[in-house]
Amino acid sequence: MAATMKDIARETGLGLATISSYLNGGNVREKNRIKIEQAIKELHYEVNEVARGLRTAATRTIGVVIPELNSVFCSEIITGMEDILRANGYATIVCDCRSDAALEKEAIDFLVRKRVDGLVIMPTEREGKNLNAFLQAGKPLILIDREIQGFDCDSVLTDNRKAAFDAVSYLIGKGHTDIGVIGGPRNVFTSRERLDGYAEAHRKAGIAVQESLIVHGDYTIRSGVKGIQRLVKLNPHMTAVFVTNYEMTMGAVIALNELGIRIHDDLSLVGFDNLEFARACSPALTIVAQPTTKIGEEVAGLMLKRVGEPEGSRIHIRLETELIKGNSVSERKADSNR
Amino acid sequence: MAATMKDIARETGLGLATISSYLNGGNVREKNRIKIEQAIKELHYEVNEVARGLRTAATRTIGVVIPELNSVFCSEIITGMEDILRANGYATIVCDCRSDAALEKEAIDFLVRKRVDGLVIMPTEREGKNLNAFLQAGKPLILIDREIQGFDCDSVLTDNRKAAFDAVSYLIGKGHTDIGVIGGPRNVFTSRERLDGYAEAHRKAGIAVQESLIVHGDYTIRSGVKGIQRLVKLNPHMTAVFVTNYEMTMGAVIALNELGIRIHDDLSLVGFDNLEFARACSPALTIVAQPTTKIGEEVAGLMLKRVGEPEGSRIHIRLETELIKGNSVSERKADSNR
DNA sequence: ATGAAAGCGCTAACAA
DNA sequence: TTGTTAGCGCTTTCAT
Repeated sequence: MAATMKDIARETGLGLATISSYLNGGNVREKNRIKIEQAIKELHYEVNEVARGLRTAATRTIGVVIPELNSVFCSEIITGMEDILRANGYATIVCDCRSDAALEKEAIDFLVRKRVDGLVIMPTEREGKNLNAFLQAGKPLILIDREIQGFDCDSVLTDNRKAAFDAVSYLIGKGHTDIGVIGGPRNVFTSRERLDGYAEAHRKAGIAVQESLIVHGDYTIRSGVKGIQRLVKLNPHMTAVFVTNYEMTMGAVIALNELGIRIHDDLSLVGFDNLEFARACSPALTIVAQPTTKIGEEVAGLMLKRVGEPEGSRIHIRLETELIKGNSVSERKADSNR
Repeated sequence: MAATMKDIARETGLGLATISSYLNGGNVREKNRIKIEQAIKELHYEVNEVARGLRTAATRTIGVVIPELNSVFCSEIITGMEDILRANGYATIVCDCRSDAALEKEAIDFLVRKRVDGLVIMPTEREGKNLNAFLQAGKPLILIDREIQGFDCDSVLTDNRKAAFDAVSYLIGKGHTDIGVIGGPRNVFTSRERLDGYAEAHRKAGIAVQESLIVHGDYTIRSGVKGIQRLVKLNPHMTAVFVTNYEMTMGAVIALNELGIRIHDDLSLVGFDNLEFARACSPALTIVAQPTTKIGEEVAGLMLKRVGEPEGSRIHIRLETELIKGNSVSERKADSNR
């Protein structure tokens, strides 16, 4: 079917090794270089990476396992990562495991069979059981976004605790004391970290955390809508809300519009992620921005380093989020009512 | 490193062919089956798909080239497709070419070298030049979302023209005659089809198309915001707007909130895609819903059929969109003013 | 039902 | 610089 190196060898009268060497950056006589190039063109030769992968035991392919591709956060990370990896000759196989631990395990085994050179995972399963299969292979493994307790490997995370701490402290600094929060699922690492940050900001300011001000969503638009509805109903005294991911932030904005509650004037809001959305809102949203593309780039960089040189002590990259100020938070005077 | 079939053979005392046969569904004596299973478990054996791929000239990998992974439309299609493909043992390598024809060509060549068994592409380059490299290989190729003029191959498209025609006809049926439209980039297939449908609905109703009612965005949130601003400014008489993709619909909603223009009461709106967002809006948006997940599933099904049996005449799947009615369109009486 | 052997396309020693 | 050769791990005749 497709032309092979053998065909090039026959066509040029050269040996296999010469072609191979040339293809891998070796030197050949100018005369032969021309012959080879011509044969390649004529026969539409393209290196067979499968054969190369078998021979070198390196597929130049990286596996990625994520809980949900249909999330801007995930897709932005992947975009940033895939870009760099491909530019370096690495393919990316993405497996969406739908936040299902069993599917996650299947995906990992699948990638092991595919002999990916490295694995990037935003883990769903919380104990790292699924990762053992991969660790056996002794290949680079990078955790993103979520840590696994007691599981030591390279990671690229954002400082969620600080992100939430800063956001809530900002609200407190503006005079707010009754601050609602729409958190993520209770069992997700980032969600717990963000709620910790929320609590810590209160503690530091000497404000008691009220249970009724905390609701949990599942990181979807719909749950953002419901979260606001619930918060507003339960807390007439609430003057601000912190929403802990993009989809729920969008839901929150929609719900507030729906309820006729004006952002800033009636209720202050700090959202999460997706600067474009935040800027497009009116008033522009104050948000915690995670450097999604940067995360992807860091992961790619780290992975490229690891596939080249697997040894070395663990690397943990913590990226800072940024509190980007829009106009969704009002100054609350000490004596004013809502 | 990792265990091979040879190891299993040694461990069990059986021959290579027996192991291979068993692994591929062949029959072995019960006694041997147990021995093999045990050895597999002990040695953590996982088939090397690379070697298998080389031998069988089938990698069980499908390449996907899209213009932008960071778009809900694309990511939903991929999610639906990848799900089914992986369940059938096929990996998916996604390449985001950023709507850049040169990057698209690189991606295709890359996938050819990876010896993918099939290619799914939402083409950026409009003449099919980039696809020649792949056609040489004689492997299945499926176009999604966008056609290429004069280029004959399998495709899964939605009926964009009809989608737009229905949406605009619906608005006309409600009494609207001054209907703005936020179209996509002029050179994108779907964008032109949707604008054609817009024009056709006018033609059929005997309403002249006004140039000032047509603006072009680039399928981003921001361009939806700008599109509305522009339309509203230029057309005080406009009573309805049709927005032709999800990101721009979101932008439109945001811009209308910003401008204090009430959806339904002040301006009727028909958006595009993402039912969840539409339902979460207040009032719920009337939208054209493309069956994104279904597209992905159809593509996967078609691809699985083609890799099994490459021959057969071209298949063109056209999926219908659905006009899902929310409450964003008002009835306009013949004599009323805006 | 099982085994021996050839070979998929490539790279890497080694030799020339 | 170039060629010869072995072999990566698997599947697939063809025997047995």
